Amino acid sequence: MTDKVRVRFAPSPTGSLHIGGARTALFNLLFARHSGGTFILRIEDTDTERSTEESVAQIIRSMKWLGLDWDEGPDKGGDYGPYFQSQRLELYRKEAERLLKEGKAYYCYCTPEELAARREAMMKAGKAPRYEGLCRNLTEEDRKRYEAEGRKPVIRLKVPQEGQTVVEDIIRGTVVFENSVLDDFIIMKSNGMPTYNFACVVDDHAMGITHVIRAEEHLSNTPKQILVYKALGYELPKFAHVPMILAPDRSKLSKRHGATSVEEFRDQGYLPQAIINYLTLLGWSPPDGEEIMSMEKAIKEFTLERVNKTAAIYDVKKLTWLNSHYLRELDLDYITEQVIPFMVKKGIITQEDAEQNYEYIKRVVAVSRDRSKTLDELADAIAFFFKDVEEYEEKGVKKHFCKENAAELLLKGAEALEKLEEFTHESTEHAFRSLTDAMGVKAAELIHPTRLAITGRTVGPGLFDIIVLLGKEKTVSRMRKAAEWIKNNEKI
RNA sequence: GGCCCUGUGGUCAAGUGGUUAAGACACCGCUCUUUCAAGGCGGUAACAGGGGUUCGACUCCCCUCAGGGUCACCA
Repeated sequence: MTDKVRVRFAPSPTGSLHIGGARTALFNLLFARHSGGTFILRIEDTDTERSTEESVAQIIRSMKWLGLDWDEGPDKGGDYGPYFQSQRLELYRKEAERLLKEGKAYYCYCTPEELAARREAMMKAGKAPRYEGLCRNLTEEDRKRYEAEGRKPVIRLKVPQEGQTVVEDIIRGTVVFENSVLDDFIIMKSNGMPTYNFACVVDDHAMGITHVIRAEEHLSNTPKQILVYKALGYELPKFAHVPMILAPDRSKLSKRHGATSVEEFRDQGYLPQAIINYLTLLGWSPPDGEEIMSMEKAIKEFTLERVNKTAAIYDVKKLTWLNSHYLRELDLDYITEQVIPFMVKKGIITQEDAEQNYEYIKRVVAVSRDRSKTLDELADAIAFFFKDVEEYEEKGVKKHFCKENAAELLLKGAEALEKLEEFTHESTEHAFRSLTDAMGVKAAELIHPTRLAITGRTVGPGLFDIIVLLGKEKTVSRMRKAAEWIKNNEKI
C-alpha cells in the first residue's frame, strides 16, 4: 500500500443526491485533488428494499452535472472494483466467515420480532435498548434446533464489554466511547447481505481508502466500525467527520424545506458553479477570506484542518447571490446555452428557434443577464424579445401611461424612430433626445412609457439596447399599439 | 432516555490568552443612472448563561441551558 491519498464518496441509492451529500462528495474531491490523490465513487446498495436503479442514475447525473468527477467508480471502472456493494457480496461473506472461524463473530437466531419485543421491554424498564448477547454462546444443539425451526441466522460481532474505543478525528480531535454502551451488532443480515457498518469497513480496506471523510451523523457509528477493523486485523484509515447541513429551522434537511436535491436546484435555474461555490463555503473557509472561488482555487487551498465543527444552516439567499454573480460573469455562450432549455420549456421559443436564432438570443442574453438571479428568471425576463406584449404592468400604467401626453409622446417617438435610416443605439437615443428637447420635456418622460410599451414592464435593460435588438418594426408597432391602448382606456 | 458532537450578528464565517471581535449574504441609507440590477460609499447587528484558572479570557477547565447526531436485519 502506498501513501497516496484515496478517498471515497459512498452514497446509498435510496433517493436523490441532496446538497448535504453533494457537499460531502465535494469535500472528498477537494481533498483528493489537493493532495494528488484518488476520488472514488462507491454505491452502497446493500439495502435491497430501498435501493433503486433510478436513484443510482440520479446520483450519477447530479454529480456529473455539478462537475464532481470521480476517478474510480461506476462508468469509470478502476482496479478496486466492482464499485457497487451488491456486486461484492462474496468478499463480505468471506470476511464474515473468517470472523466466525476466529470466534470473533457468531450466528444469532433471534427473529426481528423477538428483538423488537425485547427492545421495547428494555425501553419501558428505562434501560438502554441493547442486544444482550443471547446467542453469543449457542451450543451445536441449539443451533441445530433453530435451523430445524427454519430460522435464518444473522451474524453478530462479539463486542468487548470492557474498555474504550477511541476515534481520532481530524476535524473533531479525540473522541472516546465506552465499549459498554455498544452491543453485539449485526454484520451480516439473514438475507446474506452485509450491514452498513460491516460492508463499509471491508470495502474501505479492500479499496485502500486512506481517509474516511463523511458527514457527522456517522461519528457515532465509527467506534463500531473501528471494532470491525480490529477484529478483521485491518489498519485504521484516518477519519474526518464534516458538520451537517441543516434546514433554516435548524432541523435535518427534508422535503418540507423546499428544494434540497441537486436536481431541484438545477431545475430552478441555479448554475453548478454557484452551487459548488456555495457548498465550498459551507463548513469551510479559505485562508484569505475571498469567497468567490472556482473549484480550481478551492482545490488549491482546501485542507481538512480548516473545516469547522459546527453544523451549518443553508441559506438560499447567499446561493442566489452567487448564482447571479456567475450568471453575469461566466462565458456568454455558456450562459446562453444554459438558458435556452428554460426558454423552450416555458414556450417562449422552440428548439428550432433556438438553433436558427442563436446569435440573436445571445445578444439578448448579453444585455439582460445582469439583472436576473437564476436562469429561470432570465428566461422570463427576456421573453418579450420573442413574444408580443400581452399586458402592461399595472403600476407602470399608473406611473407612465396615465400622463396627459403619454400617447402623444409614444406616437411622436414612434414616428421619429421610423424615419431613421440607421438604427443603432446612438441614432435611436439621439432621435429620442432631440424629440424631447424640441418638445421641452425630459427624456425620461418618453423613455419610461416606451419601455412599458415595448416590454410590458417598468424594469429591464437600457432602453436603447432593447430598441435596437427588438428592431425598428416591432418597436414602432408596439409603441403605436400602446398609444392606442392608452386612448381606449382613457375613455373607460 | 443513554452516549456523542456543537454553541461568535438573522445566515455563512475569521479568530487558537492581550483585537476598535474581520469579511460575505441579507437588511437599511447614500451615490451612480432612462428604469431595474450591478458597482461605489456608509450603517444596524454577535462571543448562550453561570462559575472557575489567569495580571488578563471569545479563546483553557467545570456546570447549566440550547441545538444537532446516534442508539435498526437503513445507510
